[in-house]
Amino acid sequence: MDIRTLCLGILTLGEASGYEIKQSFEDHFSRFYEASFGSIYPALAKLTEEGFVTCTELPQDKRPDKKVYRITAQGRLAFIDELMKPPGRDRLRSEFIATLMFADLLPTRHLSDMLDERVRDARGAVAEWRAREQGRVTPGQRFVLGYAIAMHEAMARYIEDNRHLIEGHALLTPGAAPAG
Amino acid sequence: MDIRTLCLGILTLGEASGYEIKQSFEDHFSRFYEASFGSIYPALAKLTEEGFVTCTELPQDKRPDKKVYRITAQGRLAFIDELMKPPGRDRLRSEFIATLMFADLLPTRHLSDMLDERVRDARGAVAEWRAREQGRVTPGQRFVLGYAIAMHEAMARYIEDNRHLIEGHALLTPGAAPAG
DNA sequence: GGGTCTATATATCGGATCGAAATAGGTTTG
DNA sequence: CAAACCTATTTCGATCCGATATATAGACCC
Repeated sequence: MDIRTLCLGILTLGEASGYEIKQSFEDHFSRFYEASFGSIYPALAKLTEEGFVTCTELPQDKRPDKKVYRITAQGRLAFIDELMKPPGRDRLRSEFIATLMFADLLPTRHLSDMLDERVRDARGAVAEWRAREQGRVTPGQRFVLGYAIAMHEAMARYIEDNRHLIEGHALLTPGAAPAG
Repeated sequence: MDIRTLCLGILTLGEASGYEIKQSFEDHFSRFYEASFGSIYPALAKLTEEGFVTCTELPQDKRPDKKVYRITAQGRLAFIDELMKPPGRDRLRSEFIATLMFADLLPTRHLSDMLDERVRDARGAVAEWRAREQGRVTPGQRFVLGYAIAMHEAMARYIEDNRHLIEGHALLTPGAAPAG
C-alpha cells in the first residue's frame, strides 16, 4: 500500500485537490500514515496517466488555480483490489524509543524533560481525538479513532508508571531516604 | 537521528560487523526502528571516512570475510551529541490501520481474518519480549521492552474489545436474534 | 509602512532509505 | 541430494521525505 493507493482511498470519500489530500492525510491518518507533497503530486500525475482518476483544472480568483481530482470506476476497483491484499507490517521509526535505549548515557534531568514532553504530547493528542469522536464518522473511522486513543493513553500511562526505571533509583533503593 | 547515528549507538555496546548490526536492529529495535543492508553498509563506510569508527578486516574460513567495526572516542562524543537533541516525532506507517479506515468497503469475513491475525501477532510479540525481559539488560532496555509489551497488549485488547464496531452490528441491534 | 506569519496551491530536487538481487561458500533439513 | 537457509557484503532502482521555489493575499505587530 503506497501513497498512490492511499490517495485513491481518500478520493473514494469525494473529489479533492492535491493540497486537500494532504490535509486529509493529516485529518484522517495523522500518526498512522503520512505523506508529503513530494509524494502526493507525482502520485496524482501517475494515477491520472493510468486512468484511475480524472483531473479538472479549476481557475480561482484570489487563490492559485486548483486541480480537482475525481476517482474513476476503474480507480475504485483498483483500490478495492489493493485493500484486499493482506496489510504489510507496521513500520515505526521512533527516535524517542531509540534514545531511551541508551538512557544510561543521558543525564536524568534531560530524560525527565523528554518524558514530560512525551506524556504531554500523548495526552494532547488524545484530547483532540476525543473531540473528533463526537462528529459523524464511518464505523471504520470510529474504530481507528478509538485505536489511536487507546494506544496513546497506554503510552502515557506506561511512561508515568515506569519512568522511575530510568530516572534514577535513589528513591527505590532499600534504606535510602529522601533528603530534607 | 538517522541510520548512521543508530549504527554508532549499537557500536557503543561492542564491536560488530554490518551483518551483526542488522541483527542488532532486529533484536533491540524491532518494531521501533528498522534498517536495511542498503542503509547500514553505506552508513558504516561514511562513519569510517569521518573517523567515528575504525574497520578491521577479519578473514574467516568457511565463512565470507568480515569487516569488524569499532567505535572511536570521537564517535562516542558524536553519538552523545546526537542523543541529546530532542527526538523527532514518531513516524508510523500502518497499512493495517489505513485498511481499517475503509472497513466499510470490505467483506466482514475478510476483516475478521485480518483482526485475528493482528491479535495473534501482537500476543506472539508480547510472549517473545516477556522471555527476553528475564535476561540481563540495562534499565533503558528494560524500559523500552516494557513499553513494547504495554503497547502491544493495549493493541490486542483494543481490537478484541472493539472489533464488533466493524464486524457487523447484527448481534448488537435490539430485537435482532442470531439465526439457528 | 514595512516586516513577518499564515494560508492556499503546485512543482521540483537532493538525499535518505527500502527492498531485492547479485555473489559465494557452508550447513541444515526434508 | 536437492532445496532451503545462514553468513557476509555490495549495489541499484524505486519510493518517499523535507525543503525550496513560485505566486497571491489576508492577518498581525511595531
